[in-house]
Amino acid sequence: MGRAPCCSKVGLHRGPWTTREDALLTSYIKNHGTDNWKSLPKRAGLLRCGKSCRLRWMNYIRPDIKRGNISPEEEDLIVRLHSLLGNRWSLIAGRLPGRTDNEIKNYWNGHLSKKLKNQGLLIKEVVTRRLTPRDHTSKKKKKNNNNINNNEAKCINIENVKMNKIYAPKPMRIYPTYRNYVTSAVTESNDETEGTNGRLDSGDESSSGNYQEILSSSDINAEEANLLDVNHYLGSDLDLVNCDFFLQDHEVLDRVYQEYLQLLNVETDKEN
DNA sequence: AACTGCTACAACCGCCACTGT
DNA sequence: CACAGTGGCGGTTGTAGCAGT
Repeated sequence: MGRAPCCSKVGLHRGPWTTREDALLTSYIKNHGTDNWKSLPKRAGLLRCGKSCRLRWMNYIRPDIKRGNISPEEEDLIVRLHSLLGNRWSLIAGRLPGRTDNEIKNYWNGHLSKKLKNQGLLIKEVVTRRLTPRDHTSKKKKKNNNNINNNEAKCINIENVKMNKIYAPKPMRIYPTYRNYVTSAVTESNDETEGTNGRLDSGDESSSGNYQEILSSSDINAEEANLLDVNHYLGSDLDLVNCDFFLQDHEVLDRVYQEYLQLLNVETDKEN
């Protein structure tokens, strides 16, 4: 791998993890938890950076991880969630117990996108937008054609987007005022919120009671409340203020909400 | 057997949001 | 308010392994 090591990673191990490293990491986390990734490798006796340890743990070592054999039901759910959320792999993974964002991302890029394209179901890759556009000019150009899907996607004219409408909410965080309503509601009813970055536990329906009470006692109007409800269940973090896509098109909102309800039904059926 | 092309996926990178000081 | 540290995310890359020639 020919990249220059970033920041202070000089002298650290890179590349594939050995079984010994896995064992060290597993042993340390079992005994001490994952409270500080930065200092973890040193304390665990690993010559790796914290990021690398975190990635290894989150994607491969964690005991609750399912690997491989993505079922047709899971595949269907991935496709549907992707049509709703775009390339927000962590959110999609959050709806698939035991699956990681990296696995779903790889599965999509290496398998599903091609399959859908062959079936004529995917015309345009969904490109999620960040709050502040990244500067891509410094990125290295790709050398080979392995990622032709991405390159093709960038070249596709918007006029070609006809066969399959893809609703791609902006990957934004909830506007602070609204987030306060939501997080307080979720926290009151369930201590197992995701806990980081103010994001919500996407799958928890038990909190909807308090959540609705807070909404009803607030000055949020029905339209915004409806949208918040979608955000709440999807675990999304749409920006209500800037999300023209929703607020300017009631039909789109209805469709997204209906699709969301269908997703819930799919999951309920699976649980039963 | 040697070479080439392709695929899958583990791992890395840079960026960004959040939090604490 | 500004800044630094940290965790998390999505995009990208390198390589092992396989199939075809």
